[in-house]
Amino acid sequence: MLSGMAWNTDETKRRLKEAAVVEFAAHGLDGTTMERIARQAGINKERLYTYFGDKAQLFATVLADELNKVAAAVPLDNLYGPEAVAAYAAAVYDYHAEHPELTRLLLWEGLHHLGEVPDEASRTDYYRTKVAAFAEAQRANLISDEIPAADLAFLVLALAGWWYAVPQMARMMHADDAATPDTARQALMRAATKLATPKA
Amino acid sequence: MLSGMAWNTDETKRRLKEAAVVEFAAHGLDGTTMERIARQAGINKERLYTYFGDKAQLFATVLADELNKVAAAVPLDNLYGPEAVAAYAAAVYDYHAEHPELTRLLLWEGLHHLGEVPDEASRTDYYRTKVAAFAEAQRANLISDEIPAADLAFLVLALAGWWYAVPQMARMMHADDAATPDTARQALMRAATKLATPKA
DNA sequence: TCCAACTCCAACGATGGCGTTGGAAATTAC
DNA sequence: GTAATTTCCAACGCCATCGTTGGAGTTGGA
Repeated sequence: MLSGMAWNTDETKRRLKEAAVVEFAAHGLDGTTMERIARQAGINKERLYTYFGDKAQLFATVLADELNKVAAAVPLDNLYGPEAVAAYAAAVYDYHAEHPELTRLLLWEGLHHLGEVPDEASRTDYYRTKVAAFAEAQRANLISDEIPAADLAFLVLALAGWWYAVPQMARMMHADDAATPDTARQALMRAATKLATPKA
Repeated sequence: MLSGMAWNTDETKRRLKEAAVVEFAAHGLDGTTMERIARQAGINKERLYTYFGDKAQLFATVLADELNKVAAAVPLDNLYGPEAVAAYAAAVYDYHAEHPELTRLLLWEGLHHLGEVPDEASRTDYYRTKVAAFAEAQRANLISDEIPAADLAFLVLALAGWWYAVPQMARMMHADDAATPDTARQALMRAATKLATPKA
């Protein structure tokens, strides 16, 4: 900080977390160094420890923040039909396109924690509301009930998330033909629609 | 080695690679130590460097090996219809269930290499044969052509792979209800069938 | 003006892991 | 039997990173 400036704890924390998201998403828990996070934020490393605890705790904090953001940004109101499912899938896809950190953080986490995960209870609640929305739409005969609601919701997220999970595979499978994010998005929406459409 | 035993280079290499698969799959490139691989194999660390180069090269070697195995174990002959697509998805799912290392290695790799990937050319070939099989079935009107072949093949793999990519999500979404690998498999097959079934 | 509390940071100790080396044990060639 | 070659390993140098500490700068209240 420059001399003469007032302390600004919140801003310091925000800058540290911002830098932490970038570093953790890029390099994972093990590949990230506390020193790099601090340097990128222009703050001393020691602040990380006093504010957030050790590296694992910082990772958990950062991921929880990002999950809250996506929960707020991509609501799932009412699934009036297969098109709404497709729209939801596309919204998830778009959010990840604009915030590629989230998927990567989730994947790093999934690879690390074989058993329980931090904040498991509240996160379970969150996912269950999504599942409940699918179940409701199934009961109302608005979407197909061939696949159990939990599985259907999960697989819709799979369609949206797989592009970011294994980008190397996406690239190689679409080798020569024009593979823009836009055609991917279209394919995703068609697929989601098909999954949710009741059998004729 | 015990005294009196003959040298057995190939066996040494095999044991090292076997241990490397386990360690890399569990902890990733950064989380794995060469010393632990060697200890688990009961071989000296130095052998890793003379046989396989540095840690990154060892990782690439090990992943290439596993990809060859899955390519041999899960063929994709002819997609005579939507049921064949479902069967293929299930075969991929089953293979991963028995060899959970492969998905994890792929995910670690995807997170590390943002650009090119080792062995990119031959792997592209491999994926393209899969895509070609889907394209062929589409031309013969055996499966739906609403979704481009490359995307369809990719999304079928998404359905099969997502369970292993984000197991924490799978667990949380299926919180109370009985979520056995078997019900997941059924949901997966139904979903794959729906994706591949032509519009009525 | 002085003091207590808070915010910050440069520097440090300790540890752990990468990749190497010098040499011992086993094998092969002659 | 001996020299050359190959397989193996214990021990090492080196460097990066974790998490801490002692102290300096800043603020607000009495």
